[in-house]
Amino acid sequence: MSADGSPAAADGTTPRTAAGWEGVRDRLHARGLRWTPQRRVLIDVLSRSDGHVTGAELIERCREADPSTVPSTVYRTLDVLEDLGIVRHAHGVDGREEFHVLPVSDHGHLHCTGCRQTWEIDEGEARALVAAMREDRGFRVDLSHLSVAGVCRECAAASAG
Amino acid sequence: MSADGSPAAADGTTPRTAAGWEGVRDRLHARGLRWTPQRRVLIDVLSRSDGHVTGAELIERCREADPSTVPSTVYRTLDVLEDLGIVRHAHGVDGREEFHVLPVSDHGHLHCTGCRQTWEIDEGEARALVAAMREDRGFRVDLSHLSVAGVCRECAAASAG
DNA sequence: ATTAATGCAAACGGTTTGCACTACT
DNA sequence: AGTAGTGCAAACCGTTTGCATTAAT
Repeated sequence: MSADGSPAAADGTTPRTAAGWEGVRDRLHARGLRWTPQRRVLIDVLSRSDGHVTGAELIERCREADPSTVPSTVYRTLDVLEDLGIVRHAHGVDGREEFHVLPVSDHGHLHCTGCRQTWEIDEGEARALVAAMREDRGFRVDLSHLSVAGVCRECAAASAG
Repeated sequence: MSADGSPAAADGTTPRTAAGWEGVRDRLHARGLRWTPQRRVLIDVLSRSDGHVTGAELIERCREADPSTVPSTVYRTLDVLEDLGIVRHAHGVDGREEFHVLPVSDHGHLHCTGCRQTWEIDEGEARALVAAMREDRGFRVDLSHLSVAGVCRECAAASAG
């Protein structure tokens, strides 16, 4: 149980983020909110997830740890965590909710329509677009909602023969 | 009835696109597909729409012309039209299907989370991003699936006081 | 003892489907 | 006549909600 506050990751799975998960419990308490087994499971799943997951995926993964997991609880907890600034959500190319965890730095997403893989677009990569939108239109881009689809190198190569 | 083949837009609403809509009927016939009243209504609605609409919006607008419009027919016709290359669909920030008509040039979408307005991003504006993705990652961006959210000038000003 | 959080089950909204029927060609 | 297209109604999927119950504080 790495999200619990206990030593964490003695099993070899390195904790993705040094700080953050241990404090969740306290941050909940600080707001008069509660630390429940269901929340522990979700936090644990989130701490293992690598960037972005759909709501449905999270539910599925929680069920692996606790088969009695129920959607409403997961979504409600995600809401709370979003309030705490611990997760953020956007919408993927297929239109499903996509949560990303611990948005240390804002970033967008790059989706390959071939292999369905996803990568992150950081501030540096998006700088030109952000600047252009700002200058041309006075539009402030929210990087965490930037979604770009296309074909990745591998898929392009594969389809080219 | 502007999509019908008849003179069109005698009422003052200028036809958005000179070519394209008149030929739909023929293009359908050329494939052994049929020209039905329901399709005429949808085509008519599309011919009046300015760029991008959700499926639900299209249904609503079709119902204005023909209250007996039914969702399945609309979606099925949109499928056919997409096959013909007459519409394209992507997903908006809120995750709903978003159709854009006659994609003469590929373009992405800019969504304001304040006023919910949408603008188009053309190739020129996206060039830097497209180039960066291509160079850094070998990723070919599909402009028609580019979705950028943020706050427009007006909303930024409004919220700033 | 409070009252936040849960589980259930039902509702939601947009979209998709199976099927018998209609109507374009 | 033949088959593409329709309308209906029900199913779908991910998500949200109301409500009585449970359990963290």
